[in-house]
Amino acid sequence: MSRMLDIAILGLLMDRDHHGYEIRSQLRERLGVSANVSFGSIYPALARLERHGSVEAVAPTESRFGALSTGSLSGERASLRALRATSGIGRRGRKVYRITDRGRQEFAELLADPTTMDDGKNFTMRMALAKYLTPTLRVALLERRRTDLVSRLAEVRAGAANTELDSYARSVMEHAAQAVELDLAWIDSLLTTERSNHNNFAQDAK
Amino acid sequence: MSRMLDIAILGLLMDRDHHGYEIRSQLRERLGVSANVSFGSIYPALARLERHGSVEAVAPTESRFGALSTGSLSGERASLRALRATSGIGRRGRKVYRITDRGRQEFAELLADPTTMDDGKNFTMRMALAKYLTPTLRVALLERRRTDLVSRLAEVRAGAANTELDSYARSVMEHAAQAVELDLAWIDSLLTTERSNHNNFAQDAK
DNA sequence: GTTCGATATATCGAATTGATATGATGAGTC
DNA sequence: GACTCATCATATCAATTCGATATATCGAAC
Repeated sequence: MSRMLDIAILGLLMDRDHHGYEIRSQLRERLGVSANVSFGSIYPALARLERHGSVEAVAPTESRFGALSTGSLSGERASLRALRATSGIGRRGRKVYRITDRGRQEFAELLADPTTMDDGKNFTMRMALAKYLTPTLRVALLERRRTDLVSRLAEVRAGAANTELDSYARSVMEHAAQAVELDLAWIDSLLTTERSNHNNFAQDAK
Repeated sequence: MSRMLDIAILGLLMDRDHHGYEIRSQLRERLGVSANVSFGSIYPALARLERHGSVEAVAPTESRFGALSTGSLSGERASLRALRATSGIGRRGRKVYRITDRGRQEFAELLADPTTMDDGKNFTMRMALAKYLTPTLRVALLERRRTDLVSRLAEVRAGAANTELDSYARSVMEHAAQAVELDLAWIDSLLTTERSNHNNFAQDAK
């Protein structure tokens, strides 16, 4: 598989530690994913990454659950909680993960790998993590995306011009064309920025 | 599951017969799906629908493969082909499907069912098939989508204003905001059209 | 004539989904 | 203080979808 979720999780953990529930909201709020990624994807992915040694669970120090900070709980409840925390049976509460050195290395390789195809969602995730790419790889990523968008634009424009379609289907294709045009303008502005940065650097180096 | 692929396939077959390979391109060209749907989804979905009695395979009359139209083939090759066609072993070529009455009924129910959530891709498919919905259901679909987009817009605008994000992640969120704004404008124009049609109809009915 | 890209079905393991179960916490409210 | 209720949080399941791969035909180009 393309392992885009692995890249996204590792990318989020590059910044700071996270627990599973939080990763879902971060995907939306920081990586621009518009659909909710299922917990049925996230928890198995974290388990997979932990087995692989790319992430490790850390003690939930600032957890709201396992903290046992003040003596506000009854003795009975506290001991029950301690038992659960120790035994691991029925344990609930945050499980915070940290990226390992191995995870950091794996992240760099996965993010840079151009063979994992980039549909819209994947490209968005990658671009939101682009600060971890070299300028060259960033430009390559943008140009690959640009090529895809140009051919998709031709396709949706043909659809919008297809008189066999009813007005709803045609409206969908017209809107798709506008959306692709917006995407293309964005890519082009990013490419311009990359190239001007590159020129600045070249000038500085002189 | 949400069975969006089933809806899409049945919707395409409402218009005319299709074979599996063709359905993939039609999803892009007529229903506005921007990613290629895997054949590993399409062929099992067709088999499922056939088992369920919603579609049926028709003789590949105009197939390029099984046609046997002119005598341009050598006797040996023709007999080999006939053998394959009869035995079903190693048979290749188009397998064209037609929607059944049962399929038509199922399609109407699935398309109208509001419990199947509408992320971007699903909404696009449904909207491209909106001519099969009643005006009331069309407006309900558009309003549900509008609600989702409004809350998503707030989320991405917050992301774009988040100074903790690096310039790439922030650019992603800014572009996401623009994309949602474009989507919203589209939805609103469709709603306006629906309502003016409704008014026209009400006037006509007077 | 033979190589190559497009057409076409099929199948597999792995990943993802949507639903559901279970429980903790915090904020009201009576 | 006891009560509801929304939110937080992990976990698991069958069904679905993906990405890769295998196989084979056709048309065109060389």
